[in-house]
Amino acid sequence: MGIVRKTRSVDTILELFEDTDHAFSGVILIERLNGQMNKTTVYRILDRLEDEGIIHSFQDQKGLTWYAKCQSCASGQHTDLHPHFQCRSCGKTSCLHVKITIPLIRNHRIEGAELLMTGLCDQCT
Amino acid sequence: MGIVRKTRSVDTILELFEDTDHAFSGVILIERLNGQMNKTTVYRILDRLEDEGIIHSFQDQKGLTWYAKCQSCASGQHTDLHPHFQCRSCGKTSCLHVKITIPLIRNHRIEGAELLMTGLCDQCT
DNA sequence: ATTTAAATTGCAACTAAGTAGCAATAATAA
DNA sequence: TTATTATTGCTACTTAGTTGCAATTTAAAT
Repeated sequence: MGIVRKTRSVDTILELFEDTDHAFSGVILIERLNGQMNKTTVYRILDRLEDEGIIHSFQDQKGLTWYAKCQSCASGQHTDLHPHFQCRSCGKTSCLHVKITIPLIRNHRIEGAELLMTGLCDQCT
Repeated sequence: MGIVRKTRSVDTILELFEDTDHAFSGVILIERLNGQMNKTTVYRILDRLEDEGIIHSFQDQKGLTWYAKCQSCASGQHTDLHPHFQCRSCGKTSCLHVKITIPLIRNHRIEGAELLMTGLCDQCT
């Protein structure tokens, strides 16, 4: 169970993520793939790709889910190692290629962390 | 416009946040205040308290909104200066009293940041 | 090739968090 | 006390995301 077959739909979605640190929200993808693919299919493919470590997801400040294929991450190692950025003006959201330091917290076993940075992108400043 | 009156409902909600860094999700609050207060009222009071800087909100990895009144934050200065923690086992969510370093990103004007750390709390390790 | 098994897709209906309109009520100001 | 303004409850709505199921496509096994 769980092998992602390279169907037409999967390829179409994967192409969007190729060679970019740009993130896409589920809503944006559904809109962009409207007519080509059902929204259920979009979410299911995203789930599968994430399960296999090909893409990763995170939440923005509105609670929307975003998906990206970080170029600097080794395959299957997308798990929360880098921060994300969202422009408050144009909404553009992407992976950032910087290392972040996660503080140690006593009496806590920290397993993951997700840092969302917000502000203005280069286009919007 | 915008002055939060200290009504019975507002007091009830504020009491939950007093003297604790514990966070509450909207869902949890609605459940806990069931019978005392309508869910619309809960959300509206939370909004108003946040507008006035008395509490602050953040999202978890499921996209749920959490609210807290961080004890170490000056009034009105709750904006994303500290990280939050969520236990994957018991769900307990709270503010962490540590400073985090937000990296500078060239060509970006960073205005805010939200760090959610996940793992196991002291009770669940 | 043909059959068989398993994964994928579309569709419609659903779930759940959060929001909006509006009338009724409660709180403050005049 | 009256007038004004904010708050609340209720119902209905919006929207992101999910589920069940039948139909279809893909790949594997004869």
